[in-house]
Amino acid sequence: MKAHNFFDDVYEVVKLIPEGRVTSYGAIAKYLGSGLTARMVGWAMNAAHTQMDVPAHRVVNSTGLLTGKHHFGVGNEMQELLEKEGIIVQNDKVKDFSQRFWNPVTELAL
DNA sequence: TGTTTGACCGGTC
DNA sequence: CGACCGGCCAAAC
Repeated sequence: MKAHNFFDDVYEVVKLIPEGRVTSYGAIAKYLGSGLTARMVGWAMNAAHTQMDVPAHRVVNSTGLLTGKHHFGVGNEMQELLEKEGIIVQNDKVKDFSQRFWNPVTELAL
């Protein structure tokens, strides 16, 4: 059995993101830390949204910008999902990103 | 097997 | 503020 696949680690963290919260690719990468980089998180998410039930819409880049919204659906599906969870999204960016930011390193480390 | 790319990040110009 | 570069690692071609 393959214990720790790259994607699995990312999936777990993303699934642990509470509603109304978002995190960044770099944060996940830093949390997993062991040889993971922000790009790998994005790569994993690409497979995630296609194959797995991973709330990738809760993952944005360091600026809170919905970088992956184009990958979600044709429309603003990603934004709508976030707003439905109580996250304010304006101009493809998460409103009060600092408040909404859920840092796995901090939250899970405690 | 080597090159290209990818939903990034931080720094620099 | 927009553009570019290096890093970091794995999948796709």
